Amino acid sequence: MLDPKLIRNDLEGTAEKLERRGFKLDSEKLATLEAERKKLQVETQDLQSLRNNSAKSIGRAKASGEDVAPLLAAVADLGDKLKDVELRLNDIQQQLNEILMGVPNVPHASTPLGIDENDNQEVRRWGEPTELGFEPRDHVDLGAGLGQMDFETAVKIAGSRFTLLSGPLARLHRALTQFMLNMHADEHGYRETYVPYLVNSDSLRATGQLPKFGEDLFRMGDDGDYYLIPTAEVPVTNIVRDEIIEADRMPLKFVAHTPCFRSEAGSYGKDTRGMIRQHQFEKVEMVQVVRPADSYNALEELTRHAERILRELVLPYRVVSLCTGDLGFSAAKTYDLEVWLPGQQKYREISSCSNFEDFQARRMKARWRDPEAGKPQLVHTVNGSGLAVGRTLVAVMENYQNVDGSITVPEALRPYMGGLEAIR
RNA sequence: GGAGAGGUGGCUGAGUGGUCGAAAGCGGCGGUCUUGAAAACCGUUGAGGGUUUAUCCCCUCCCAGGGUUCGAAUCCCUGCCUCUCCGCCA
Repeated sequence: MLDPKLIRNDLEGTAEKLERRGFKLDSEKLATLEAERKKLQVETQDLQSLRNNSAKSIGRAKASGEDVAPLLAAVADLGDKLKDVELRLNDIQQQLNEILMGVPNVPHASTPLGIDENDNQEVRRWGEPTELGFEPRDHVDLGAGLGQMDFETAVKIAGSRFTLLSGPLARLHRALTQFMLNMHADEHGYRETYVPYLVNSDSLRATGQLPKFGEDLFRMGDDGDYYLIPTAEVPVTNIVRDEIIEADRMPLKFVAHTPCFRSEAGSYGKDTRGMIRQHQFEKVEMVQVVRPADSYNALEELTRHAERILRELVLPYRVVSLCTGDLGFSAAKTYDLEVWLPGQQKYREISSCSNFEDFQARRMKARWRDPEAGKPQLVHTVNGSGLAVGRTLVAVMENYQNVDGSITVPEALRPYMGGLEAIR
């Protein structure tokens, strides 16, 4: 959420910055509502003050045995007046809040200007696109050839956009998860966490999925206010919701492996082949809760942590800085990691690392005790995939394929595969 | 699922419808004493918001949302959560 103070003090400047990401802020409406809010709030508080004082005098008069009838008469209509103003104030505040909850984050100054993904900037590249020396097959053909990846049966069991893995390929999928978790927990200093896969709407509002993006989520039926998580970011970041963190505990670094569930409404016809875009996929997610001054360093660090996985697996990739127009709703700056897929002859997103600054923290009321400020201050949140497991499996399959259709197991994963050197 | 008890500041825990944002203790912070520390003693110590240059002042918050009342932490209703017993269960 935007700082409401920006609306009062720098409405035009904020509107201009939001325009960079293609968002039109209704400044006129906001200014009108804000003026009305101010007026009604002052009025409400005056009436409340009057009520408090009257009630106290009545109490005192009663205690000393005086006749309170005239005092009661004096405040006879106060209650109705107050209720009326309170209702109007409430209404205005709700309108303001509704608008604010729908406003995306302001892009950071270093986020490149642009309209869509074509304007994203390549920041660096690691490795060269894999040269196999034969016509590469994509993961779907490879998986089918091995008899270990079966979309038809997944359709029977659930529907489209699901995958069934079996045998060594299923184990490779698990090996990737363990490898990533161990790396971040043991070498990068993240605290491993196990979290709920169902969350309530408060949590989704806090990280920014609600109210705007409800159609991307799977919602549970009649049984309470539950949604399947679209990413571990939601349960993990919400650990600090409504908390005030002591300065010496900062930064907090969490890593979690969870399944993720996305309805993929609005992506009909996109990536329908294979396991690139699924309703259910596994992801290892890193989350950092940091001091505001440290958040951009934290973003660089966390991005490197995600890259480390690709390097250890020797998968060629590039890092892309998302432009203002391609930025996610809650992010101020985002690096995407794109891995080379020989089957598509393209770099494809495998991780997304973002700094949300205080956008999520404000919605979440996540604060820390800043010794400088003397008052609790909002934290910054930074997160990123480290990595999307399904897509990493695809990348391993396609980059490590052999001409006979077998797949060499990357060195780093062999300890997790019982020493297996190739999947055939 | 059934029956009962309960949700108060960082924690423990008082609170009769009327200066109660709330006693007391612990913890934290500052100080006195001390070479230093401990102990003891003294002081201080919740969050959010409005107005203001700032101080002051004012408002809201005792799980959440409604209600009763001139006045609610306290009374009533609904929801959520926790605990105990029984049942069921990986």
